[in-house]
Amino acid sequence: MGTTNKENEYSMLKLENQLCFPLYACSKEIIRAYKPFLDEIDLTYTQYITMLVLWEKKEMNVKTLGENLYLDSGTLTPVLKKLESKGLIKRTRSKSDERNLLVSITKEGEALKEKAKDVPSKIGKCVNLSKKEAEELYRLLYMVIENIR
Amino acid sequence: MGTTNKENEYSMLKLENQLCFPLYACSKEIIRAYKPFLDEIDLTYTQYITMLVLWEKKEMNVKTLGENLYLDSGTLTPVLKKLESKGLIKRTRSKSDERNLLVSITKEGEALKEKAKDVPSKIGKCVNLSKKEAEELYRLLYMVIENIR
DNA sequence: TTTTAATAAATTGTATGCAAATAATTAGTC
DNA sequence: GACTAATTATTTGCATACAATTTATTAAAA
Repeated sequence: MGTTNKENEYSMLKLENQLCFPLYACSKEIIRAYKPFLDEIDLTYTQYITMLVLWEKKEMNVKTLGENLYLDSGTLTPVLKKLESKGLIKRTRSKSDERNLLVSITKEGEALKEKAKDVPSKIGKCVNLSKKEAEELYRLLYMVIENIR
Repeated sequence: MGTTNKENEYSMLKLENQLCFPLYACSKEIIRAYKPFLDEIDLTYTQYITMLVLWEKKEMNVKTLGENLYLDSGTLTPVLKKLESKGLIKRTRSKSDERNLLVSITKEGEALKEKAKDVPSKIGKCVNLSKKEAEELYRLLYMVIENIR
């Protein structure tokens, strides 16, 4: 009752008791799981999620892209230069506002979509959650993201 | 029925439909949430989770530490050198097997535990999940980690 | 309109994170 | 015991990530 001991006082300071750790570990493990599939289409994980957005939206400035991916221009600039050097995207300054860099997908970039088509289902097999579990996980993750921000 | 369209064929290739992305984003956001609290005790996130293990286990070789943290020696070596330069840990080769580097906590490292004591509850407030939700998230994350490995 | 403030990318500096190669040590095999 | 595995860290190279600064451009204010 009125007694506290070191066990209780510090028990939260255990790796296993911190939600952050499985989140961090799980994120890294799932990115590692993507690697063999992404190697086949010569994309890194960051390049892949960038292409995911562009396959859907076709054109976007760096700022909006960063808001979609939760990445800043310091991270995106080198990624986008790399994707451009591979011929998958084009980088052009906006005519109406030269501060904006417009990132748009090329024909080669569009073509890659076909090769990337099966990646999600392959990963789904690795993750191996039921539809219900996946939805619950998805819901909880976005809840945490919302709460933190 | 017999008709397929591009919408369905590629619908999984949307950022919002991939479980990996909220995982990746949530992990980064939660690490970002730690930053102000960890700044107060002058630790980076990686240094912090390393200290978590050492506060509990006192001494450990690099390999075992890496298994606990899901990190390899290429990542850990510079982190451990940094922690040693701060006086929080000691690095010594094992007498019985010189291949092993024993990482052990110092008095200063022990003392830091007191200052780190309240970090988990502060983060808990930011994450703001119910006990039930946190347990469910925890369970699902470890399930994914198990399934992937 | 000149000045100031705000915005968008790029750059710089620091810290990860991982694969692959290397070095040092120990264990196993002949 | 000499030779070959295997094991453990370290190093190297590449790719993020992010804070802070800088540069270029546009918007707003005086």
